[in-house]
Amino acid sequence: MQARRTPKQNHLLAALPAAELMRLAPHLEPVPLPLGAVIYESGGAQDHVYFPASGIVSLLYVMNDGSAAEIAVVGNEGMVGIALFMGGGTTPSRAVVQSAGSAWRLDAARIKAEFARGGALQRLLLRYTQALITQMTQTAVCNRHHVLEQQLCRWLLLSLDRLPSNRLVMTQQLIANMLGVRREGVTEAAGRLQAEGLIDYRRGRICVLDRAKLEKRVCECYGVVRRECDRLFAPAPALVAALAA
Amino acid sequence: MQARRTPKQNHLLAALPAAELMRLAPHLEPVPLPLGAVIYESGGAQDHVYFPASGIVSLLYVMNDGSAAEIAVVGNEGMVGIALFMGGGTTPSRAVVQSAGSAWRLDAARIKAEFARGGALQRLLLRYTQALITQMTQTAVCNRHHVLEQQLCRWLLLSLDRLPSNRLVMTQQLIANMLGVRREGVTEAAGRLQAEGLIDYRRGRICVLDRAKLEKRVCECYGVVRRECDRLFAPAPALVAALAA
DNA sequence: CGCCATACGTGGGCGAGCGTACATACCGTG
DNA sequence: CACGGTATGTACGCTCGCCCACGTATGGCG
Repeated sequence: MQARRTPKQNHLLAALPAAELMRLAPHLEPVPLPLGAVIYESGGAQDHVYFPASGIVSLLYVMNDGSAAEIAVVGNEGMVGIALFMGGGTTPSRAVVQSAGSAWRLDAARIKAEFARGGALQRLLLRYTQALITQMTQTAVCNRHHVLEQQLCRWLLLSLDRLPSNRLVMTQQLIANMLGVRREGVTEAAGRLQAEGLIDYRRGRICVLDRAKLEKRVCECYGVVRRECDRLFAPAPALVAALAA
Repeated sequence: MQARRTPKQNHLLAALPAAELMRLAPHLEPVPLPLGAVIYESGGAQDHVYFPASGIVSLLYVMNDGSAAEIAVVGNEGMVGIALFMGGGTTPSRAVVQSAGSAWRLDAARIKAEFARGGALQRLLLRYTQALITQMTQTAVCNRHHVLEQQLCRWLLLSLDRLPSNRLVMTQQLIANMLGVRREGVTEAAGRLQAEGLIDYRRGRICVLDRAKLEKRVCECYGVVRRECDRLFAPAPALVAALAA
């Protein structure tokens, strides 16, 4: 599926000028992202940042009573560990691998130093952070106003955007944990989607059959996040003009 | 109440080294924050950042159907307009003055230039952004898991922390808009709090009578945000040691 | 090929919050 | 000091999602 492992599988790294990527490359360490692995614990020290090449990482807040809620998801469009360059060093949330894959990681000292140089990497990381903020914002709005089925559609689409195929390996129980709802609620909503031919659900394997219909069914939150990402990472107008010429 | 208008009323500006504040001072323009004023519209260009000296600004997401949800609040501990230095230039949310006050504002070009210098201001702004992210995260969690009364307590405490007295001018309708719930729900919850002597509610004027009881009633979300702010803006360990000596 | 742990499906009762509708109380204004 | 607009209190039926308790089936393993 993937020709060779290269940092360019991650969109942030791929967007770096060649010179910056070359400076970083010797320090980028490939690591696996096994399903279920906890990358950061809530409040725990973060000693590396991770640039996923494949797979999905969920940022979860775990409450005192043990129940959880997903705050955002990160795939190869982004990075896990923004607290390191934001200055806090840690966050009150947990990062868990939701879909297995691999990542390139960089140690804390290195990312801080590179960020402090103030070049293209800093610019990219800050923009990515803003995109992440939009995702968190929409999660809050969606939790308040939208029904479970719409949230499920949003979750499926966000996951699909970060995976190479239209299949995902995920039980309804795990989806329920992410969304912070009951498993039965997911069963019902997924049942409706399946009955209408949008997805095919078979014992922990979901296959999205009709993405267009899914996009019609989802709430506005998905589109807002998607468009904001596109806007923030669109090539600069100057560059567009240059290419057009 | 306030001796004289000085940028130091804003905690971020007050935390700057004297030299940096002096460089900024000539460009800081005092502006009023009248109740209800819209500082930024969703998706609209942001041409200044605002450092509140007093009052409260709410960050709201407004949905297609017109209903809204508060994402975070900003008082004199923070700043409005992070998208300017984060690079996006705008956000898909609206900033509205929830409690009248005043602010110091800085034009877009200046804040970008100062941020790019990479000094104490950059460090402070990034940490503040992380604190804001925590607030947004907890809003999402709270929306998902906690009942209206707890959310009301959280909202009251967050507001109280940003005001000089224990009184706030706010109708139940406006609180309902912020929380994204019905006015009647707020009436009921506030009625219970009033019956138990935690607050005194009189036609758009709330007086918090027993803050300690309010803190017992609130969900964990408030404490998480509060502690994370304290942690992010605590004096550096080296400084603490120096002061202790 | 049969077992059984795991994943999925279903149902009843319940509480929170919504939509709607209307009653009451306050307070500034003329 | 009467008036009217605004703010607050109350009520009822409804829906969504929760808690709880089962029933069913799939697919990997021995």
